[in-house]
Amino acid sequence: MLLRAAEVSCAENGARLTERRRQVLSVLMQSSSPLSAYEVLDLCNLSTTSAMPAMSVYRILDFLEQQLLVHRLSTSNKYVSCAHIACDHKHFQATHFLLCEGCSSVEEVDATQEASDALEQMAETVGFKLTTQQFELSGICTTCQNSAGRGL
Amino acid sequence: MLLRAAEVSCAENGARLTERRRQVLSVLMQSSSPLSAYEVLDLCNLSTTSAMPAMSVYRILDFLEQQLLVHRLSTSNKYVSCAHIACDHKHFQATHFLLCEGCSSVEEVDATQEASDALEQMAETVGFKLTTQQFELSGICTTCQNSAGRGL
DNA sequence: CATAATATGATATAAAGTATCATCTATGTT
DNA sequence: AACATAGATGATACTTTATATCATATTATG
Ligand SMILES: [Zn+2]
Ligand SMILES: [Zn+2]
Ligand SMILES: [Zn+2]
Ligand SMILES: [Zn+2]
Repeated sequence: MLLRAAEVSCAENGARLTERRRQVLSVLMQSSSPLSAYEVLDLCNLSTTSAMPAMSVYRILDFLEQQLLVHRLSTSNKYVSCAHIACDHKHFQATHFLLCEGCSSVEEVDATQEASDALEQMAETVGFKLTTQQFELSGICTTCQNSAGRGL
Repeated sequence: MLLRAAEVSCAENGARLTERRRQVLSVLMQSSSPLSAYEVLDLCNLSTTSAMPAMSVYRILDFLEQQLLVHRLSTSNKYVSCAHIACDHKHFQATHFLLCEGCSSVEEVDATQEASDALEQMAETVGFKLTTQQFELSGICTTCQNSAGRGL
């Protein structure tokens, strides 16, 4: 199970996946689209009796982000669970996110060498040396392309 | 003068560059780094006697953005004046922004064909069809690279 | 158990952004 | 000039988002 894998992943870093953290991560994993901190909060408070304060959500999201269990989308200030919690995938190279304008779904993809090179090159021409790159690209996913094509 | 060019540019779209709008644009043009809406507000209210309400700043920033006189950086929720107000440059292709982590300066550059192609290709492999692309790339500008190298 | 380190709760406050309606100003018409 | 209209700004209130701070609880460790 995904949560179990996340727990192991945390343990490897000497961190704990507590109940609250598990709850937040779970909410994100069950969402098909990115969620804001307050959206996460509301969803958490649907399921539990003891209401979680906003402060906790922010803290926990920071924690989960550090553990690479969730990613933060800076263009929208929202969070998504990592697509590679269960698998052995590591975030070696840059990670990009494809955001569907139709259904708000997100796809996490690794940067291709070509894309990284081309961007590095582009920056180079004005003397910039790139450090981090994480792109959030807007577009239309396969599903939405098909539905649109059939007039749905 | 830049403001004059901006005025002409507005007029071509049947819009007016009013005093308030000129004030906001002027603040952004004088800044070497991107400014948040409230930073713009504060700077505006330094120079004038009649305080501008926050609402106006948001409205005016929206207006200036539509006129392509300023650009909004979605990763930081800040604004920069367009680098091409005076020249005849048009925003034909995608525009990217290089953000220096050292001095917070911004460089507005046109997308290269190679970069656009590589990203499009990358998205293609998972069935995504990209729509807009405006990237905000972090890095180190020439000036900061040099100062760092000399231990300054 | 005692202690320290982590994690969470609770409360208050700050910052950012929006809604709404009133007022003013430019522009064009009679 | 008087009027009507659209566009722009002022003013106020409010919502949403995010942070600061200190108290309490939980967990690990000797
Ligand atoms: Zn990931
Ligand atoms: Zn879709
Ligand atoms: Zn521009
Ligand atoms: Zn620099």
